[in-house]
Amino acid sequence: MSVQKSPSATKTRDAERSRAVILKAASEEFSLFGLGGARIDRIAERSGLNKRLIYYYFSDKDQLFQAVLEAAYRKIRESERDLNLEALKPAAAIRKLVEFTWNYYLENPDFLTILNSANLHKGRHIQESNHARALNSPLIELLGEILEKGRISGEFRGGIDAVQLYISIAGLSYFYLSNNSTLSIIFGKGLMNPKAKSERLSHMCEVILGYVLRN
Amino acid sequence: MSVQKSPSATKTRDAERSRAVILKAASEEFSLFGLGGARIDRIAERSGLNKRLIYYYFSDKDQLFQAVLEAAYRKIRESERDLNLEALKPAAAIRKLVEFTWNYYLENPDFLTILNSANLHKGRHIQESNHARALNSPLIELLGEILEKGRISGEFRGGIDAVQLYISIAGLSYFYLSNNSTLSIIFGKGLMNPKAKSERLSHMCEVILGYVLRN
Amino acid sequence: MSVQKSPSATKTRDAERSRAVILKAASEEFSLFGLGGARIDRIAERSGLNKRLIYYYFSDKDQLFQAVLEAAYRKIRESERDLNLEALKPAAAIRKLVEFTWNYYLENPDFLTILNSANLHKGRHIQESNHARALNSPLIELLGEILEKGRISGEFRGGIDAVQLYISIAGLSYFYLSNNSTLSIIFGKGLMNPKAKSERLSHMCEVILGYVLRN
Amino acid sequence: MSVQKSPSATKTRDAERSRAVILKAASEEFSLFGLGGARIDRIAERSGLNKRLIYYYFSDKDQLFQAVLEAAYRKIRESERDLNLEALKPAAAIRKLVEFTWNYYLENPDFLTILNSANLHKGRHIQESNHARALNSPLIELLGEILEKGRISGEFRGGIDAVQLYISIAGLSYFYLSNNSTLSIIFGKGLMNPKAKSERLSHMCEVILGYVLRN
DNA sequence: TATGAATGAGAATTCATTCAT
DNA sequence: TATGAATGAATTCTCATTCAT
Repeated sequence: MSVQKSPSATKTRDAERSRAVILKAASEEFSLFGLGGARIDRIAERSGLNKRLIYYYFSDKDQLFQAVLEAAYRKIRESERDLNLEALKPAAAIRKLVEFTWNYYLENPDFLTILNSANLHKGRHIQESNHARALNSPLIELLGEILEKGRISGEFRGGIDAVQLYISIAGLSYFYLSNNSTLSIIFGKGLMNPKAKSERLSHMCEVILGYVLRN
Repeated sequence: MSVQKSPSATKTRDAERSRAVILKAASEEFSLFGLGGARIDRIAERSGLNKRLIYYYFSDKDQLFQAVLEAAYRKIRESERDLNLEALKPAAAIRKLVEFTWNYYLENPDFLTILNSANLHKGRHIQESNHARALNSPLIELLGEILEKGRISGEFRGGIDAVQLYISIAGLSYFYLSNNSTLSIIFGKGLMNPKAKSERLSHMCEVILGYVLRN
Repeated sequence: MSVQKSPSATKTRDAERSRAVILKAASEEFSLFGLGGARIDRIAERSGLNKRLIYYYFSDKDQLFQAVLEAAYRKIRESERDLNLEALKPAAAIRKLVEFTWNYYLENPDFLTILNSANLHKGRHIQESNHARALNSPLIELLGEILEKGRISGEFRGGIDAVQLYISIAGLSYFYLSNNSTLSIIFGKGLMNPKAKSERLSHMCEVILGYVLRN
Repeated sequence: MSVQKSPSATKTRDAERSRAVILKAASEEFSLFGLGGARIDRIAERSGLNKRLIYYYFSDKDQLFQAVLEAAYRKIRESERDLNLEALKPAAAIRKLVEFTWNYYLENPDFLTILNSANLHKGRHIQESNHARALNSPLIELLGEILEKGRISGEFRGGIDAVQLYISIAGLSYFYLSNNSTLSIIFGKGLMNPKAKSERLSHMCEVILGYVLRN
């Protein structure tokens, strides 16, 4: 067993690393400037690789954006899968989902801006994706089960739609974080300092639990 | 002798009309393509005016965007001012605010995308605005009073922060509408058909009222 | 004799003042940026008058430049006429001419850059001027007489051409002043401080007098 | 197997050739129209290369001008270095310097107009040059030695400053050539025909030698 | 005489993309 | 797989000039 990899293996691994490096650089760039404002030249610089290579791997700017978008979805879906909400009691599960959403957005700010760009373009990039199904959250079904379990136990009110709730949980975090710079200016106070963030999380938990809990 | 307009008034009115026409065209363009994707040429076409005139009145693309942003804020603030929430009972006032927010976003989709662009650029354009104060919502103070009135009457729970609630109400509509194209694809169902919209509005009212009402 | 001017007189005088103001502003602008770099807008600003008025009086940029050029020549020719060299002894007259040239260029730096621009354009503006004859220096003839007087008296060497000498006297000052910014950098010392200027003037007098004087 | 060029050498040489071709075209354009009047489009045409390439190599118009200016200085300095004045007797050396200056300006008319443009912009481009030191003439020191040698031998007068003399020699040629189009018009005679040029050179030699020689 | 509004032609610069190796 | 050179089509912005009053 030699430590020396076969040439082809090396090549392959380099290729994969290059792809990954480009994808990361592109994610940052798209996140900072949007699809229209992103520059292939800067992505090349950021990645330390040649601009031509970006075209070699991703064909053009739109397909690069699509790849970035898919990777972003894949990543959050993986995190969601790791949540293990099924092990928790209904109320605890809901709370954990709110906290997770908030923390994930906080730790992955690129995700928000990339979603924004994707929406600015009417979801064209998702639609053209071959992996579109994979983008659906594994949580929707699970959330439905949790709501049902809570309803049966009498804790939760009935008639709650899982998709609506999922969107609401996301929206409460999303709007605050995605728009924090203008909101901070308009309200004249920093929305991103630790105290403000902790208050926001408490508020959101109260809103969501205040809604799902029977009283 | 017509009542029409004095020559000087005409002149002034023409300039103002040109400014307004450009602003409207720019708002559409920025809304459709974002700041980075918007094209001055297209704004000129859209407005039916000479490209040069855009620079004559707005100096450059960024200042044009700033003007569009200011106008967008001014418009929603005016609508908010016309709401007359103070005349309503607390719960009705809250419900009306939720409905207003939803409807305003629905009827002014430009507002959402322009806000997104402003945030992509870290609020730079708002910060540089001379009218930044005017952007603050007149509703925040009023909302505080409504919450207090509801608390005293025993209807509402205590300890609700007006800014947090305002952001939450906005966020519930905003996320749904701003991201509707990707959400529709991911969830595999149209979020913008009449039934879906009416369901969303009901859900949001339940969430917010479920939260503020004592039980 | 009323202090009140007739309306037409007022108008005329205002018109003349406007023309003069524009001419001065244009002279500064052309001097600072050259013909190609000068901006009609800035000339309007500088003059405090409307841009349209510039066209009203001067038709276009080139004719404005021509007017500036003519005015510049007219001015130096007037100063030359005031010199009264004929009253001096030959050597003193030559020295005074050197000093006058130096001081005029020093006090009218616009003159140099405007001449440069005129030459960049191959003298086209002078050629098209109706007052081209007026541009010829009244000194050339006088300088010839001075040289002749000096030669006869034995002071001066013979065979000196007045035009050549005139050009040489101008050139010694012109090059130093017109190129002072690059020369200062290249030689690493300020050419425009009082000591440097006084040294230059001495040197030039020595060169010219060293040449014309028999020994 | 040809001695020709290795692939890498070819590449490099192409890039260098492109740079050189652009530089030459730019020099002509700047010379003809000044910095403000020069057009990047025309430089591209002149060079037969793509306009984009100009930006690829030189970033912008100002840096292109700076490169042209540096090249112009480098070229004249090289010619000066080849003069070998140190081999001549003092008076012959001075005469040769006058002749060289005259001929160099005659054969490189671009040099004069480019210097003019550089000065119009207050030497900004030289100041920002990294090679500013290299622009200093190697002749200044040598000229000082020549003057000293002549003084010791009794041929030359004492107290002559090398920088002043260098500037004077340059100025005598520069003014005549740089301003020849307006001077020709004003004096009503061609300054650039062979006879006029030969007379000018004689005159300048007489002026300079008449000054440096003891009598 | 004076001026604010408007414009077409152009100018610098940018950008995604391809070539050649 | 990797890269420096090259390009055509935009894109923002500028400028001299004219219109209308």
